[in-house]
Amino acid sequence: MIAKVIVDVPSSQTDRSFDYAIPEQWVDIIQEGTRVIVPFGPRKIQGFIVEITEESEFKQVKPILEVLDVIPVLTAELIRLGDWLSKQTLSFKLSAYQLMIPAALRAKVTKEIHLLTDSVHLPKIIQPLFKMENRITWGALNENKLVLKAIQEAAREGFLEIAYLVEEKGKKKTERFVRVSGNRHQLDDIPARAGKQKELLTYIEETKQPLKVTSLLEETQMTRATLTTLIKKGYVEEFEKEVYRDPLGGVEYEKTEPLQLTEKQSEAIAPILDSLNQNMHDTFLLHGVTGSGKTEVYLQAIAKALSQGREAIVLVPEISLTPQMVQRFKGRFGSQVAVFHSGLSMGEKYDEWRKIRRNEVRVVVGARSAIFAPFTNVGIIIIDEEHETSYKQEENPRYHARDVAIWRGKEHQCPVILGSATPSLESYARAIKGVYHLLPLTERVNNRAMPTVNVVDMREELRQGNRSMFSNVLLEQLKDRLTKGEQAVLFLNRRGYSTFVMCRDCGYVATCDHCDISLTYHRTQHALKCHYCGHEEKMPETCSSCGSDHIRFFGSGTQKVEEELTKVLPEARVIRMDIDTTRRKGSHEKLLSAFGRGEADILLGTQMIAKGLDFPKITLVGVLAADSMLHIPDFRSAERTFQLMEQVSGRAGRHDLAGEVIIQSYTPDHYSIELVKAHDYERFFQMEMSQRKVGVYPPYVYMVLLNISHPELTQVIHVSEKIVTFLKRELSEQTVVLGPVASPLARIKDRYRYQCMIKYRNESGLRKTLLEIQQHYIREINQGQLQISIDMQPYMFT
DNA sequence: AGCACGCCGACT
DNA sequence: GTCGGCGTGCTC
Repeated sequence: MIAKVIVDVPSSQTDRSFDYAIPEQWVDIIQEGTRVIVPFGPRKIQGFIVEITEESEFKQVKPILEVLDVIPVLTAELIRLGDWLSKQTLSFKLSAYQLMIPAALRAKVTKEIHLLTDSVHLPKIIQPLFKMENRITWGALNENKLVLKAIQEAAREGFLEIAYLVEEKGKKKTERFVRVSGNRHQLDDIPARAGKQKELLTYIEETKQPLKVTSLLEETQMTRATLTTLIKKGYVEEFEKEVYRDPLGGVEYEKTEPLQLTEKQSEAIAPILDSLNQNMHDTFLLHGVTGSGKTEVYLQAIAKALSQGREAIVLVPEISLTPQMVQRFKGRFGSQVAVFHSGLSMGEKYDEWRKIRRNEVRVVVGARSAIFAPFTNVGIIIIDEEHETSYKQEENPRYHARDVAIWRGKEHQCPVILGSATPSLESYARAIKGVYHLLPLTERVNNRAMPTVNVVDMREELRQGNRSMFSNVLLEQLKDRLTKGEQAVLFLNRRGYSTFVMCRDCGYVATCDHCDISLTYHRTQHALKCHYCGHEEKMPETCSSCGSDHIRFFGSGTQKVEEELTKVLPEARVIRMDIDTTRRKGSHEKLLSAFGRGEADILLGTQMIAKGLDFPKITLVGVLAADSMLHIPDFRSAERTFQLMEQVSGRAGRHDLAGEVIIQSYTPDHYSIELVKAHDYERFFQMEMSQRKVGVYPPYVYMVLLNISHPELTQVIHVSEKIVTFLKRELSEQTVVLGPVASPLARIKDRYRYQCMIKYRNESGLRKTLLEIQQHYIREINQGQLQISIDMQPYMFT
């Protein structure tokens, strides 16, 4: 039998399967989706079996050397999905499969040099290496040319062997347990003086279950010696058992029962239940305003799927994967839930993944990559906050979780639910066209009112002489909440507003030497940092351009807002949440729970506080600079602004107290800000669609972004122009090819970047054309100078 | 990605 | 004459 194997070599020349003979003892045992180790040229590497066939076209096939899995890591469905995904995203099949397995299982190869004879036969220069040991790792060498050459020579003569070791990174965690041994015995056999032994044995017998050694000794206050004697005498036996790490630290979740659905919720869930009952695929867009009870709809739809013996996948944006969120699912479905988030260690992720693969859990809640959960009988897929851009992966394979969800939904003939208060234009347009099934959920539970929104014109404030970053209204409201003992959230969108350093005399702005971007001032280290390449330098005393000492930082970072805030409201207790204060693991939760306990009056933060925040005492939300996002060069900037404003507004007045929102803006009349007042998504959708139509943007067209980079500017321009010419020639008349133009970030890490854009409706030969480009430049790409990245349906234009 | 094969310049 | 540079092509 022959196994077709995708080998662990990420290059376009090896992006296909290779045939290997299945050793006799494995025939009929190993299945597709298993990881194996195979010989590949002179080395040993890892690979995935994607197909098993009777025969090979090759005269000579080498045998598989090792089989790594008892249960295949990829299901038949995932093998097909990976194939589809690699085609969709123009990435290697290998990369697609690696995406689907936990990092702990990804191949790691180490090279070792084994001494085969006495070291006296070796060239003198490498003899010292083998003084003590007869095997050394490749990493232990200093990569000296003469040394390498000597080793190569010795290996050719057979004195040394260069061995490739494929390691598994993931280690199963085991713990020692004891239980009563099978052979019957009498307690009386133990001499009376051995009271401790008797006591311990009795305890073990009475428990009737295997006991963890560490906890047994702790509970009984016995020593290890007593237990060892019992084991020696054969009364109890000790064994190792594989255990799962506990990422939730043994937290018990209080069981919750399904809530009575409101009329609107029942209406929304009915078509989903129909789809489940009929075992049919359909994509639903659940358009539910904040506080409309979307989650309860999810929970009950999941319960239905589980009752049919099927499984559920729930995606949430990483940032809202908070303990509160997890609690809702664990509370309803208990230990049937596996959770994936970036805070888990590699081992913990591996454990969660294995629970799924072994059918020990039936619900998975996680960020983007949880969409690849290796379930075999999926009954429902839910994507919460479907408009979030974090569902698109910004590195190869550049896939969108929504597309994968729909692919799997078709495969399993199950419903896919996209939920959002502010759906993406793409999804809403599809829902209106009838491609998706629209489920409106427009009322808040308990008929709670939407927060009132007040847009403040900051130009007017300036005219009236208010030069601070707080409008008079906002300041008054903040004072009001302080006296009432209520809480406020201040939101600062840092994007495009970072603290840059400028000379007041000549206007010089400190920029990174390797990237075309201004450096950001970090107060804690009193240093300037590049947010793209990590370059760091100390804050200059004088301007490097004119020598003036009038150099200082500008812009409104959260740190600066905090400073100002303490000046105008010295009595307010402020918690600041941004990248700086939440870098340490767990500090995010710590700050939030402190705020929840009322240890502060004002929560000041960036992006990360826009979601999931749900505290009863928050009655005021302030947005300091609503338009900071509006002016970035991205056709989705208005959409993002509206979504963010709605999202942030949703933080206020979620409980009994009414909420108020103050949005400060320099362009208060822009529809993306104006329409937040009425929370009018419909109207926003209409306005934005007409803009997209005029500009020829999605959802009216599909897009491809090509990013070309090279250390030499002339080369980038040259290649980019050739590519554009080629595209214009190959693609159809109606397709628009734009560029080449310098990327918004024209240089990163000393590489110049150009881009070109393709807008198309129908382009059957597109994939082929793009592959041809990659193929044509393969030499330059392999040499490491040129890079061409292709992003189908891009979300980032930097 | 690695590694071998192979074809042209500067050296014992 | 050879050693070694790295361009080209292969890995079942």
